[in-house]
Amino acid sequence: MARKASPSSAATTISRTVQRGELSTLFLKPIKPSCITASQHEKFLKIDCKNGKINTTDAFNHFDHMLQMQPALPISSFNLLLGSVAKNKHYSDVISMYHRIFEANLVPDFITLNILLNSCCNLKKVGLGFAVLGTIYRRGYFPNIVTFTSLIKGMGLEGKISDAVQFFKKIVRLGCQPNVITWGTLINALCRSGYSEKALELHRKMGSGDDVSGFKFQTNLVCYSIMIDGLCKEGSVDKAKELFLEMEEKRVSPDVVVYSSLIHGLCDVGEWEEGKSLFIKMVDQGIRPNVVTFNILINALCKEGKVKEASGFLDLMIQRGENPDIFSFNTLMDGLCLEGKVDDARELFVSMAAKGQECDVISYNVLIKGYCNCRRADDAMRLYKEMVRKGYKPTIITFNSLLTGLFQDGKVGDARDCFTDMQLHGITPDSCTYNILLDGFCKNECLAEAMELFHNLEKSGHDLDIETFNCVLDGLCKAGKLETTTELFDTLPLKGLVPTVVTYSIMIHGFCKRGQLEKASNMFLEMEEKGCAPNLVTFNTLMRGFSNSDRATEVIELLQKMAERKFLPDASTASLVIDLLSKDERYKEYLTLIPTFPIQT
DNA sequence: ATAGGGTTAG
Repeated sequence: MARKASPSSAATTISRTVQRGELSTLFLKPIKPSCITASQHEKFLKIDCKNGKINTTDAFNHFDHMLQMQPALPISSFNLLLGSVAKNKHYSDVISMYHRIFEANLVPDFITLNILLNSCCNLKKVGLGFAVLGTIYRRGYFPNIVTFTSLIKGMGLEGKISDAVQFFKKIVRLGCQPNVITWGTLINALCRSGYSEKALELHRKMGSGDDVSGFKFQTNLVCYSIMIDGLCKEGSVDKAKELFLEMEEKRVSPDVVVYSSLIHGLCDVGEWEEGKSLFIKMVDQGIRPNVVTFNILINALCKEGKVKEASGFLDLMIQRGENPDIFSFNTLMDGLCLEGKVDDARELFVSMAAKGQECDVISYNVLIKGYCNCRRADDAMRLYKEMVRKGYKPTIITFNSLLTGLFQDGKVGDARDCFTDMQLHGITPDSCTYNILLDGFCKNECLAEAMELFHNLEKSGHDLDIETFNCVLDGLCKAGKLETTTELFDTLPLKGLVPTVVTYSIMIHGFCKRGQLEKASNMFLEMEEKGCAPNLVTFNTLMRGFSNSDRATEVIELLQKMAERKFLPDASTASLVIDLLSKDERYKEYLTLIPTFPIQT
């Protein structure tokens, strides 16, 4: 990458750029394709591509030049480059490079096509993947197990699980033997779609020689790690632990990935102590925790509200020679934001650059949400403008956070602008966005605007979920339009929607507000009949309704019911009881009837 | 030269 020295005036620019981690961009941009020598290509392909990390600008510069070279380079050189771009997960770049190879009249070979097919599948475009399979046959090639494994992965990513399983069974008839990687891909597809138990079942069958037996491979470490992770993510940590023991029996030694997955699973179900002892066990067994392991621990601590301990782990990892990465910083920043220390988070954000760590969209999203939660929507907007100025592409999460924050601060006009801006950025609103808008309009005295949006959504055939209806029902209730609310509520079954505890609580609140306590009570009974369990909010709402009408008997009855169901009263329950008692001397006689929480068992 | 596993944001 040697280049003639820039004029000295550029020195400060360079040092600033170095700080921002953009050194490679600075040096690469001025290089015209014609400046790249054959030996530079050779080095790039044989060393940089093989080692993995290459940057996109770099790759495209070489690619552009390689296309123009005369005599043409062999296709295998392009395969090296494309393979490396694919390894860096820049799958759409692979596809556009393929098209340009094609246009340049170079002939892709079987490997090129396999890389292309794999990229299509990773982009969740299995249809395109099959089109490439067609090309493979047309060109007289035969797909191999790599081809088929990629297709299975694609089907898994698209959520087409039964297709993936069916396809796996067909591979033999198509002239290929699945191997352990194909098997791993299949069970990973199952696990990622919430069928970890099914994956486990297949695993057992394979061990006992049933219908999936007869393969010439054995489950290995990676397959175990896939299942352990999948089971953990479904909350079946006990089954994951069984598999972990099974590995020991089968003499498959767990590695850092298996340990990290299990530690993650334990932390997620609150078994923090067990997670910690597993961490100690892995260190004892000489398995080095890596950056991912530390990130999992840091995240667990942050979510527990122990940010101080979490940053302790950050220091520990640095001490052990593991470099914190973008995950570590983003996680810690989020932890700080959860504690309301958004200024500290911002400070950490600023310090990242000095530590040579470039931030990403998620860093911005974390901070923007942090500001919004502190009701500092202005600061959030400032940060948003900064990210756009610096060339980071905001995501739907950015906009959903901003919208939430703006509405919370009552800045309806800014929220409208933000929504427009979102569409200008080419981002399609999702159901979350619509719920934020509906809720935001309702809570800021713009019911008409909310209803207009709602009706437009219905007309344009959007699949509205129960949460959307909850926003609208709540808005209508709070605006006193109880009749419209009831009518809308009654249409839910026709739309195939099942009211949730939130829906019922909204309705109960609406009836209580109007003093229609019998209707509120009936709604309470109805939800119980339909198998929807009331929660603390439901109880508080209904009790508040009765209390406002001085109907202490019903309040006490509900308190008893709450106690029977082992609900612990919260501040709202307590203030309700106090209000009731302070209203009238008569109510004091009820005092003995009020259950003492928590009820002894 | 191409295929499988663990971490962050609503």
